[in-house]
This record gives sequence, structure tokens and C-alpha cells, in this order.
Amino acid sequence: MDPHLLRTFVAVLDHCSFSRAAAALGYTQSAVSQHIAALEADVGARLVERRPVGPTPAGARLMEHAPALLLRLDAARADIARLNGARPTRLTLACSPAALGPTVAQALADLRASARLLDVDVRTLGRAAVLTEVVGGRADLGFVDGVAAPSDPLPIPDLGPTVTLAAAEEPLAVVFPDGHPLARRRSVRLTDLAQAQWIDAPDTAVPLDRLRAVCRTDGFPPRLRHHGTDLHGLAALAAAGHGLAALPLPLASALPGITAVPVGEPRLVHRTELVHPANPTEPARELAALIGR
Amino acid sequence: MDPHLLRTFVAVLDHCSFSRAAAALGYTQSAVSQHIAALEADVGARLVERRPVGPTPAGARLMEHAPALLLRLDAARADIARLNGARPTRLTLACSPAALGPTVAQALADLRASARLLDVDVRTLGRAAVLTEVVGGRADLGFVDGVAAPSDPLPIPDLGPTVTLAAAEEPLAVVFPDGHPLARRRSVRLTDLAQAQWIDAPDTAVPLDRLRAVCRTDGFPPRLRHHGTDLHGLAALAAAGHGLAALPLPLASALPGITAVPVGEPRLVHRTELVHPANPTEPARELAALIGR
DNA sequence: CCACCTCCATCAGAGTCTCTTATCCGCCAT
DNA sequence: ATGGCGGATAAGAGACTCTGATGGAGGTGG
Repeated sequence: MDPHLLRTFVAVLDHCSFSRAAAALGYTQSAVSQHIAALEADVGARLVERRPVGPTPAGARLMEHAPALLLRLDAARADIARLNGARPTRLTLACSPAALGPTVAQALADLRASARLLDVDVRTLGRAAVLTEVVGGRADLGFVDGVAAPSDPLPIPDLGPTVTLAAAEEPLAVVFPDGHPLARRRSVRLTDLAQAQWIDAPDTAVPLDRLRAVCRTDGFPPRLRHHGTDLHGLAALAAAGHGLAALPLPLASALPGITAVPVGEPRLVHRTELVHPANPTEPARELAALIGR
Repeated sequence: MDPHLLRTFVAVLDHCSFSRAAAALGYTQSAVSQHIAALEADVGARLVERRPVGPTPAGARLMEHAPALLLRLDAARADIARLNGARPTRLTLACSPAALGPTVAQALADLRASARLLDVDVRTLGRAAVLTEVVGGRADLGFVDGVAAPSDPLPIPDLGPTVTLAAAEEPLAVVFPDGHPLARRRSVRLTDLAQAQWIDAPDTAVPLDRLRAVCRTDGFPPRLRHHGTDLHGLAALAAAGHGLAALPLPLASALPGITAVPVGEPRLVHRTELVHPANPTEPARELAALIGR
């Protein structure tokens, strides 16, 4: 199971095509064909259905491992690279949208005020991408947000040795269109809304499956799926009545066209966590220290 | 980063020797030397210190990834192999010592009574080994025990797609030597014992770092370390006053020479969980269904 | 102090592997 | 039919990865 073979396997299934995968990877189509054949011979099972190109059952199982393996290989490389390649003058942050709030911004300001010349690079990404960027070494530090019981940690998938640290906790709110009957409430019970229509915006609002897990229910039916990191776009959808979403209260209150109502029960908070590799770069370590204070 | 190279890298550091690693892997010493050289050229850093053989800082970082990577490669292979290689007449269980209690034994009896001819193979292993055996496909099903808040799941490291299921919850107890002053108590507070001397027996009793995490303290100093899966050996050590240990109450009460006192505060339980791959073998699925009822 | 032993590094060469190019084959739409 | 698309296959050049032989550094015992 050569990583090269796994990489082309993933590329083939991502692109649903041998030739497009070959182009993406800089191989010839022939090489890709041979890679898949070699992998199939290795595991002793057909992995890719041809025409149309798609995973066989065995291929689907392998797809549950291959991306994680490749990511961890990157993580290992990045871990080692950090030991030498000191570029202490640049700090790359990866943030999920609702994580980039006043706490993080202020800490970053403190860091830039205190430290010597520092070139900061902030990127807003989906939650999963924040982790892959940090673990893969393309970002020095990540901020991920989510929902949890007060002072409980967020469930962060284990992609390698990382350190997480609470950065901020804010009340959790449900956003309603302005004028919605429930928008006048002082607070709402999340479980009362389990059968309402929700917008599933896993990159911006709290993902619905997370709400289900925290509330131990299988409600929260998604009415509309929104991919991307655009909070204003999400607000527009919510304002137009496409469904509800869960956001941190301060942020949600500032978005146009919607009314944010705090969640009363269950007792939950919107939480932002800092995540960095076990051996962070120097500026990342400093920022983490500022947040940790 | 060829898996072969990673494998010999791990073997070299495990054996602290190129030649012994070569013998263990069935290579010549020359090949091992070339593997390490290739890996070092690949990552661009020296990984292994020679004479004596040991990890460099970069090598130490890689050692945090390499075993996990190799395990996950095995897991991928095993996942695919399970799709075809039906051997539905044999069930291999891996259990951590305190997990193999009446609940598990009874469920197993029910399964053997109900099912057609079934060849059962039970192995007692340390907690970590149970997971590697299950994930690597060498066991169909594992039972792991640990300590958690009531109805909270155990923290199981993420080595791939697995399913976990609560199998049993029992009161947690601290074991004292017979006649110990505290042995007459009806219950003890764990935090009162944070400064007592403890036996660290990670494979049998609840690991001390787990107690620290659950109690949010850094107490529980280990006075003696005991590796292995021998509960009677642990009891003998505890009876001789080498230190305290945490075990499930029913089991601890049955061990000779020691007195088990239930833990009153914090509210904790000894929990046993079943863990199996996301696509289990047929007998494993049946046993899981029996436990789940 | 030297002979010797252990252990890792290096070299050379045989066999294997892994690419590319070129071609083939099945399927589909025109 | 026919051309186009997309994957499979064949052949060959070059790179790779073993083994066996040899070299060299460091420790040890006589």
C-alpha cells in the first residue's frame, strides 16, 4: 500500500475519472491505470468500478482510511519540518468563521503589538479544513468553534499529536428571521426546536449532527444545505426564512435581518478552541500563551 | 515515506540496533541501513542517532506518527479483507482484564447457546493491545474497560472507523490492604486519596492518568508500576501495601487479601465498552446485538 | 598497544519495478 | 458506420531495491 498508490486512488475517486486524476497528479493516464491495478492486486479486491468510475464496496472501505493516512503522512512531514525550517517572522492562522471573534482578534493584536515584526496570514476555512491545514503544517495555528456543555472540550478528531486550548466561550443563540413569532422570546429551548426546519451549514453555523449529539435526539431536520464560510450569506438565508441556525450570540446579534435568541436549555455554550501541533512554531506558541492567560 | 521504510524505522528504534532490526524483518543489515538513509534523505533530516542507536529529535517526532500509520494501514487491509474472507464459524475476542466480567461472559454464553457451532477464542490483553488487535483485524471484537462519569463514553483513541457500545457499568472501588484504616469506610472520596501512594497498573487497574483527567488533578503519584494483565498479581501487590488501585467493585471484592471500598465522590463508574470495526464479522455483529439489548 | 570484535556505512551488480509512449478495445453519440 | 472518449495493455528505458562483499569506526581484552 504505497502512499503514491493511495494518493492516485483518492484522486481517481475524487475526480470520478482516471484521466482527470492523471492530469491532476501530473501522471499519464496509463500510470494511473497501473496504479489502480497494482493497488487492487495488493489488497486482492477490486476497488474501483469503471464506467462510470466509482468505489466498489472494498473501495469505499479503503476511502475511509486513505485520506486519513495521507493526511497523517503530511502531518509527520510537517512535524519534522518544523524542527528546522524556522520562519519565525510569519504566522499563519486558520479559523473557522464563527471562531474569528473579538477574543482571537484581540489576542492577535496583543501579539503584534508586543512581538517584533510579524507577518500574519489569516485564513477562514471550514472546520474540517482548519484541522487539516494545522495538522498538515500549512497553518501554524487554528481556531475551531463548536458547541459543547460549559467548560467541556470540543470533540476534535484525532489526526495526530495536537494541543487544544479553550479560547473563548459565548452564549449560544438560535437565529430567527426578524419578526418570527419566537424571535420575541427571551430564550428558547433547543429541544423545542428539534422538529423545526434548520439550515445545515456545517462550515459556518454549528453543524446539525453536533446539535443532535449534544441534545441526544435525532431531530433537527435539514431543510437546506449551505456550504462555504460566508456568514452574511447564511444570515440572508436565515432572514429569508429558509430555516434556523445556531451561532454564538454576540456574532448572531450583529448580523443583519435576523434576530438571535439565546438558548436556555439545554445548558450549552458556543466554544472556540485553539489547536496547534504538539511542537508549534515560535509565534504560534506566543499566541497560544496570550490566549491561555 | 514508503511504509516499508517506516516499518524498518520503527523496528530499528524498537530494537535499538540496525542488525537486530534486519534479522527481525528478514532483511540484510545492508538493506536496513539503506532504508534509514533513504528515509532520512526523504524527510531531509537525520532521524536515527548511531552508536548508540536512538532517535534524534526529528526521529522522535516521526515515532509519534509511524506506528499509528502502520496500524492504520493494517486496519485498512483488515477492513477490506473482512468483506470477503468470511470465517463465520470463529469468533476472536480481545478483552482487557477487568472488562471480562459476568456481563460479557453471559452474553457470550447466550451467543454460543443460540448460534450454530461457533469456535470462540478469547484473549486477555492490555487496553492498548485490545484496540490494536481489533483495528488490525486480528480480533473480531474487543472489550475495553475504564472509568468515566455515569453514561459517559470512554475516551477511545481514534485509530480508524470503529463502533463502540456500552457493555456494562459497575461501581468503582479503591482497593486497600485488608486491615487498612480506610478499609472500614463505607465509601471514599477519590480526591482525598490524590496524594496517597498508588500502583500504576495501566493494563489491569484504571490507569492513573485517567484518574487524573477525570478528577482534574495532577495527584495520584505512582509508587510502583505493574505491567501485565494479571489481576491476582495486582491484588497481591495491593495487599502487601505497595499502593492503591482502582477497580470495579464486584471484581475487587472477589480478589484475595484486599478490601474494596466504593468511590463516593466524584460520581464515577467503571465502564466496559464493546468495540468492533465499522464492518464487523457476522458473529461479532451477533454478540454486539446481544450486548446491545 | 595491538588484535579483534561488533556494528554500521558503502559499493557493485542482478533483478525488479515504475514510469512513458504507443496502441488497443469497448462504449456511446452522431 | 464512424469518430470520440475513456480506460486497458504492451514494450522498453531508467530508476529503484535488494544481496553479498568490503570498509571503517569504536570499544574490549590480552
